[in-house]
Amino acid sequence: MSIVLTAAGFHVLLALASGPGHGYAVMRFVEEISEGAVRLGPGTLYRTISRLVADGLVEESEGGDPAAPHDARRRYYRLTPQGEQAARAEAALMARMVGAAREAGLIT
Amino acid sequence: MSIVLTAAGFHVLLALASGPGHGYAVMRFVEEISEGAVRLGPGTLYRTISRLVADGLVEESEGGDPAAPHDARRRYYRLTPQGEQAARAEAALMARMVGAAREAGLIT
DNA sequence: CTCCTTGTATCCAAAACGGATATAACCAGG
DNA sequence: CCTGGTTATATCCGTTTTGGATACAAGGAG
Repeated sequence: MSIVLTAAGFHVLLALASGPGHGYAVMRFVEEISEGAVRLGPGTLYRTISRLVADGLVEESEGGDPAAPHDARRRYYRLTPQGEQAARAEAALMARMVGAAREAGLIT
Repeated sequence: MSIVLTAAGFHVLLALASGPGHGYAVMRFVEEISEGAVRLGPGTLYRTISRLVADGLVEESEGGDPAAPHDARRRYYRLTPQGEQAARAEAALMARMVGAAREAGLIT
């Protein structure tokens, strides 16, 4: 394959697209919107985040919303502009795939 | 990740969903609908097909449409019922992801 | 005949993954 | 207070998957 993102990478970007969040929240987000079908174990999760940070698609940010109770363990992340662009590109690609699946009669 | 299909696997199933085809045609199909973004090298392509056959999602079939000129090298494949079901499930999952991407404003 | 494209197949090093394990902060209940 | 369960991050290891190179051969155009 010759796409920049792995599947796990896209899921993380998608989770962060609606706002900053911490690792564990990303994990639950992915599990939730996939209705349990996709589960990122801790290994995949944190390794993927590190890679995205190293690639400049995600960066660490100071705490999310100030309303939430402070939790010293949490590390928050947000998309960089490149990260957002990558997420857009991958989402568009995926939308085309879904379109093809629809044409093929796989989904309604 | 805990989904049955790899990304390459889904692409192959999607290519075969609209009818039987041979390996090389699958490769070009994927390249075409992704507008060049996804490229399956020969290694990934044939290895993925073998795996799908071994998993019972794809089976070899006698030549495609009889109109096409015979080419002794080609090996044709088609989805099994399980393969079609897997493709459906994965397409539905992907459609949900696209929906989430849309809600997040990544695509229009 | 010759060259380019099509087509399948295999090998190897590198990347990614899954899950176990470890560690620790948070919080509710007794 | 202290105990147990959940939240949260981090790393390690064996396995799976990938990318790309290499090889080989049939088909078709000039």
